[in-house]
Amino acid sequence: MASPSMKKPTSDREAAIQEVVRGRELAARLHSLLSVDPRRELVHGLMEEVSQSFTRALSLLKPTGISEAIQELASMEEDSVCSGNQGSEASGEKVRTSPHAKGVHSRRRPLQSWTIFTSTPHHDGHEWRKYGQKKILSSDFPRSYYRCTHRDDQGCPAAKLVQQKDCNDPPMYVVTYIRHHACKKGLPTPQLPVNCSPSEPCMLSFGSDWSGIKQVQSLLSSFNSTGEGHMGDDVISAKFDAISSSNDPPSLDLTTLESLDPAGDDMLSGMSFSPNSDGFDKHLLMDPWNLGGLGFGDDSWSFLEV
DNA sequence: TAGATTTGACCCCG
DNA sequence: CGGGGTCAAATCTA
Repeated sequence: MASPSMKKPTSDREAAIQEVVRGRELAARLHSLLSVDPRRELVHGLMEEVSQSFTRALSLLKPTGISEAIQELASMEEDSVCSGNQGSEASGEKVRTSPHAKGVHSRRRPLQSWTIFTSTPHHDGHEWRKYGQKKILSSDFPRSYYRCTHRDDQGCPAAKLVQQKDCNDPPMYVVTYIRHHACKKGLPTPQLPVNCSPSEPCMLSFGSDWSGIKQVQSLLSSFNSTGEGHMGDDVISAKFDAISSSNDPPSLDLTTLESLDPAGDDMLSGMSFSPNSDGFDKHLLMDPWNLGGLGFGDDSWSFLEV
């Protein structure tokens, strides 16, 4: 990750982390509030607090500390994981025999994948069919394997992996999407996690081939050129397909981001991009408060996980 | 009864 | 050699 020389003073970093943690707690409260009472005036104060909290955190961490903070947050979340909660696989295992060799196909995650951190891993506009669950050594929670319901009838190759990361209310999940949908049914999938929550920032993580970053870059460019406030699924897919062949790490044009923000500087204050050579910094931190004008939905996309 | 989920077995890859 | 990803029979559910 970031080198030691990039670190900010510990006090600043701790303060920033506390702010982010507080922001997340407020966001969780807001989320539960919104689920029972959608009146805006009721939650407006909370929303403002969340926004300010994250903005303060980002300003403390910029320009080099965001990745470190996220990593630290992740480790804090690991620490807060409830002990003894092992999901459903810990008890009563049945013995069954299988006469044939199985699990022969693609064994390792393909490059065309991206990861999100969300409290609602099951509602992304597509129909999924669970085909497996595994206890993962490095996690206290089992990992669930899903593929598109239309895999058989339409040959849709899309799949996703869902893994719970904590016991919070609501619990957060790491969702890794693999490959694009080829099916026609259902709502547009978040080929990019464009459905950021208005109450939480979202962080995107991508495969090692930079294709995900290219998606974002291209996506933002398309916004910039069209001036439209809504991203169509076909636009996203087309853009991705057009750029996915290149292997060159892209650069994120911050002037593009800036021009996207009708309010001026808030967008840049809410976004950070760290194209370092190591994997951890290949992600994009977005503040949905400031991205809301771009037509992001109101799902519960949240922090990135690597 | 059809479709979805559960779960142990299997096997490739690092 | 072990972990992770997948398969498919058994089971569940609407």
